[in-house]
Amino acid sequence: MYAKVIVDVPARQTNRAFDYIVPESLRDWIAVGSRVGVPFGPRVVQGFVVELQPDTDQNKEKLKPIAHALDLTPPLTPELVKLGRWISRTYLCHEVTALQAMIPGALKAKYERHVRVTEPAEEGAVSFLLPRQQEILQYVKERDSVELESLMEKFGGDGPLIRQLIEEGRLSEVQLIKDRMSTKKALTVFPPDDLERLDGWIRELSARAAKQKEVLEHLRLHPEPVKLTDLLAKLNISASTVKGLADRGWLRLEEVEVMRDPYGSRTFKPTDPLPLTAEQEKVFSRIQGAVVGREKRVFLLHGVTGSGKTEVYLQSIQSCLDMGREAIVLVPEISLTPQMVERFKGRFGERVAVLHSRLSHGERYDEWRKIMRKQVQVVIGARSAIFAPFTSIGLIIIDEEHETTYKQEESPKYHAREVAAARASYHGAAVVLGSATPSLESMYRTTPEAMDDPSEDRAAYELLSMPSRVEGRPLPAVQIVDMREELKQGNRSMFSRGLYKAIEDRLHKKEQVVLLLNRRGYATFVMCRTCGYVAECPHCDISLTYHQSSHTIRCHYCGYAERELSTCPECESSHIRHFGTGTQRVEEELGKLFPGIRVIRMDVDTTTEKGSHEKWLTLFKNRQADVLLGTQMVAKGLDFPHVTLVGALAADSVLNLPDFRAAERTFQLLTQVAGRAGRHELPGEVFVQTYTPEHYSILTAARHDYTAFMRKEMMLRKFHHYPPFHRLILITLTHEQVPLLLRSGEVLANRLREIGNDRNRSGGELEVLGPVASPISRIKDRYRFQCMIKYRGEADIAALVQQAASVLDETVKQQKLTVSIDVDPQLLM
DNA sequence: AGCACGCCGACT
DNA sequence: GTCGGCGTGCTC
Repeated sequence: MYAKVIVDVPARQTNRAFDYIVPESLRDWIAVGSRVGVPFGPRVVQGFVVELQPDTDQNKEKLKPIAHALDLTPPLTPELVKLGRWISRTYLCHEVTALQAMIPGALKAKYERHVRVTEPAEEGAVSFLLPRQQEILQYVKERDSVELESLMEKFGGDGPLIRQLIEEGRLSEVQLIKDRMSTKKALTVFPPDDLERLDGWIRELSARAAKQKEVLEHLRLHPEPVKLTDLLAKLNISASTVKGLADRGWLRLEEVEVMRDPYGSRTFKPTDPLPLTAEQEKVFSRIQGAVVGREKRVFLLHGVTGSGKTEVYLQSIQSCLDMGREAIVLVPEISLTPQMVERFKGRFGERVAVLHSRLSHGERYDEWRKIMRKQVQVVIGARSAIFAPFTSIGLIIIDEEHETTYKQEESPKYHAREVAAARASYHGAAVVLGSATPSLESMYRTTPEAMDDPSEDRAAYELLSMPSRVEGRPLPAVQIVDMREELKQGNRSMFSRGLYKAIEDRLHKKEQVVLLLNRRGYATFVMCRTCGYVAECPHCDISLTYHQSSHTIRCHYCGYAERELSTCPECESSHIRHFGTGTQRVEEELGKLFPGIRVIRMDVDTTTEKGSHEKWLTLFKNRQADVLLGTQMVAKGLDFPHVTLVGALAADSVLNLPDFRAAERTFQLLTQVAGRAGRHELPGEVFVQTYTPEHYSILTAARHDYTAFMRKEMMLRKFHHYPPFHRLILITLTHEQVPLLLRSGEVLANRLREIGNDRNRSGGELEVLGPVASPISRIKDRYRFQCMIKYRGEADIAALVQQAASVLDETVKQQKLTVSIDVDPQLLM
């Protein structure tokens, strides 16, 4: 038997399967999807089996056998192996990178080189050993085998001596492939097999051994294995008590593998399905029909904020589970709040696994294994949960489908929405994309126009909508405030008069306020008023942001920080001022304007600590704060009954970004944040502060008019050849020197244009833009240039582009140029 | 990506 | 005359 193996060497030359012999001894342990250790050149590397075949077309002489199988059961299903290939072709990454992305980080190979003393010491080649070398041999011998690196460290500076020992054959090298993470074990107490004997022992125990007696009596009543820690807590005894019993052989203590359950300490109140509104019912029955009928269909569920999408998801999942099939739910990382988890765990209890980045490596691994072992049927998680190793998927839900977090920014640069469609098509599953503000890409695919569009070769979506909030609650009234007008009236504060009054009013009424400001830190930039100097990051072309709490100015791209400036480094003037407003500044200002106000600030600076996110939200939920102030993380999915006022302090901050999706983002952000107000009995009110009150994204968001926004935006996109009408590929080149970048960029663009001309002659449409400096023109001392490709026609452009990019191969190798290709980019930075 | 093989400068 | 610099090329 032969296996095709993708090796863990992410390079172009090794980006293909290599053939190996499957040794007879490993045949039962190796299947498609297995992780294996294979000899590759002079070393052993990890690899994934992607195919098994009885014969090979390779020269059998040169084939080597697979060295080891790394898992008892393959971590990848054949479907995922196939998906990996599709991802690598579609998003242009090495196949192994795609496969690696599908398994938990805990299984990423860690290569260790160990040495052990060769036995028996070869007598022939005896040379005299230095005392130091004898010491080294002794050290290794005592430990059986020692990691080479730690040996080098221990005998610092004696590297050559160690090398000599290896060369002389006194030490032999062993290569190990280890997992990053091991399983967690817990001491577990087992009662004796013959329970009857317990009674005898209980009588036998002296009166002084009250605690031991208690343990035995407990086991008599509950004769099942119990975790030692649990037993100790329950009976309030010490470990030595149990140890004593174990020593006498009256019970067994063993290490048993346990699952880390991040939610283990919490109990979830079971909930029942809620009655559906007529709108919900209609949508639900359509989804249910598709799930039951095993239609592989993609639904776009457009439901306004507060229309009860989650309940529809829950009931759809229930019908999927009733079919004996599995469900995946994706939510943006930041809306994977305890509230959200609670709703799913409350409905499906133990059948749910939760995957998100805040879990530790080990916790993540354990949740993943629950899926592998079919202990759960529902997974809720962020983007990468789309790779949950289920084998019978019936439904995939992507909530807030317009969110950019579904596009991975690192390789593999996949979009979870497209991966979902690919998996659903394999399983005959339904996909539900839910949003109050669907992306234009998704909306387009519901239109008749898309169905006639030859370049839209992907499946059409079916539109479902829920235009009203549950219980007929109105959407909140939105007031647009022209901040230019405020300035004219002499109001130089960051709060318009209207918003100020409204906050005052809510404080008085003991209602709550959500404030959105899409910028963290204190001030957006630091400038000298005398000479105009602006503090910039020395490594990135971006201005530094003042952080008051730490008295530093920081780069939000590379993390560079320096002490705040008291004088200008250029002209030594002391007229250094902070301009623009960040969340820290707003927090301070609120304290000044409303003495005694309780503000919670949520941004990456206050939520990095594990559990802090949850902590702030709980505080706010318990009404221990009046204002929740934050960046976009306060805009998503939160549901607090006492929030009746929402303020977007600088609605145009996103609008002014150099990105063709800026208007769409603005509309989405405003709609989302406005949706936080008045979700329960109390009506809501929203203030949107802007310097461009006439912009259509702001006007339509204020009217809650998605359709109007979408029509206008579609028109513009069509006119400017942007998605969804054209598709994009972004190629970013980085290097330390601009001239080399410019030259390389030109070479690439010319090559691309040649390809474009060929295509355009044969009826396609392909434009090449650039090279131009990227919007962020330098990061970490590397300059960045980009070329953009806009195209229509069949989607197989990616391979052509990759081919074109190979004109830069020489420069990449010799000059350390980097080339990164992003298919369907979401951010153009 | 590693790692070995292979052809030209500063040392015993 | 050798040790070693890292350029080129391969890994089933």
